[in-house]
Amino acid sequence: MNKSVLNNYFHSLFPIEKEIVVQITEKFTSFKLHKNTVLIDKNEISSKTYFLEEGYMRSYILNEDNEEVTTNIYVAPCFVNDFLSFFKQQPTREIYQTITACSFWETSLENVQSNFHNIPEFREFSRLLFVINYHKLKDRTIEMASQKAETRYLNLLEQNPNVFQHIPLKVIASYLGITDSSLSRIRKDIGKY
Amino acid sequence: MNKSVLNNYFHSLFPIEKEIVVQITEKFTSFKLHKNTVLIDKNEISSKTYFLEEGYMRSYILNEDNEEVTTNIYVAPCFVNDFLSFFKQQPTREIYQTITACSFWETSLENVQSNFHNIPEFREFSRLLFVINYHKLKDRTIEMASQKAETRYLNLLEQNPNVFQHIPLKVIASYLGITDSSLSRIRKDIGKY
DNA sequence: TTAATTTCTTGTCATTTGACAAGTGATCGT
DNA sequence: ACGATCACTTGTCAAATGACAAGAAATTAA
Repeated sequence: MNKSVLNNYFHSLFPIEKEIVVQITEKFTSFKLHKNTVLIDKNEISSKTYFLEEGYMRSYILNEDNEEVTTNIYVAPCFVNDFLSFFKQQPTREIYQTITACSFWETSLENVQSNFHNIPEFREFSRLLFVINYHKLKDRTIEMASQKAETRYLNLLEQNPNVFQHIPLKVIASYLGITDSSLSRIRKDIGKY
Repeated sequence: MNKSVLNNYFHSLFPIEKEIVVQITEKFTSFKLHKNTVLIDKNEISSKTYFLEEGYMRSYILNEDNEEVTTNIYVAPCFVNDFLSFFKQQPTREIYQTITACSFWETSLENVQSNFHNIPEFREFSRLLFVINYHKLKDRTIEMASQKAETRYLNLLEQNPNVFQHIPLKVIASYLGITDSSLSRIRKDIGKY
């Protein structure tokens, strides 16, 4: 039950006193999942927020043709949260699934609400987390709209090379918005890694 | 100085008492801009949050080749905010510009902070606004990754037909991630509108 | 270990989209 | 009202990517 990774994550994002972080993370509990295991399933109403301490996971949706489209890739340490489902308490369209074995911390919506309204520093932290996530997503969208697949691949390779050692290429391909064959060809044309 | 549109916007998103909304919007002031006018410029640190009461605007970035890439389209009534610049107080990469004549309400970061920490309902509202914006952006990203340009065009046409009456097609094209000639061809192939 | 399954690569061909250039019509500023 | 600029369309051709299928390589399960 060593919460140092979790606690340090707060400090890394935001200047905040140790005692307050301890107070915030007090009610987090830990658990582990094997690889290829669903954390939040489609149509579920998410009632927990998760911190991924170790491992790799992804979220994806099923399109009209029932093909998997990877919507996000998660590399520890980071929070994993279906914002819409969690905060609006409505069913999610996405499936959140581990790719490698993962260890988590979780806490309930009630605890988040209590912290959000009672601890000013937690409010600031939550908002910052939103801002950062929004910004990452926006960067990805801009990339999708303005760069070709090869550039997107090279950017991911530069920013997150370790992803390629743990996540299947077909998952990465759908995250990049291309087919696995196209990704394979792009990799052939470049010198791979 | 009629704040009814602004006040109603709060009620439309969130069940909240009239008195509290009045308290929140008390320190908002109004102003107008002509068409094609910059609201927030690149490299600026945004110190205001804006509510677009009437009009159409967009945000865009300049890519490596100095081409404009439209990052968002704003249709009144809605909040307009560079989250990253406003909440982290750092320079923005984006340019926010009116497309038609626009009328706004604005308030300062100090007021937002004060409301955020003193009015629980405002906190909930702010978070909901984030959730909604995040969700919209995510939908757009998924669309970019998984659907072809024609489908994206048809979706926009269905969800926001009025956009096509006020916003130049070349702006819409770059928002959809295609060139203006491609959009023109897509429109020719379909029966337009 | 072996068989089954999944992942990755590659081939062929079609489709989508971009690059560039030209022309037309609309809009803007003076 | 004028010329200048801008927005949109269209043509031609090239490049990027997808669809489908087959096979190799890796992983998984019994």
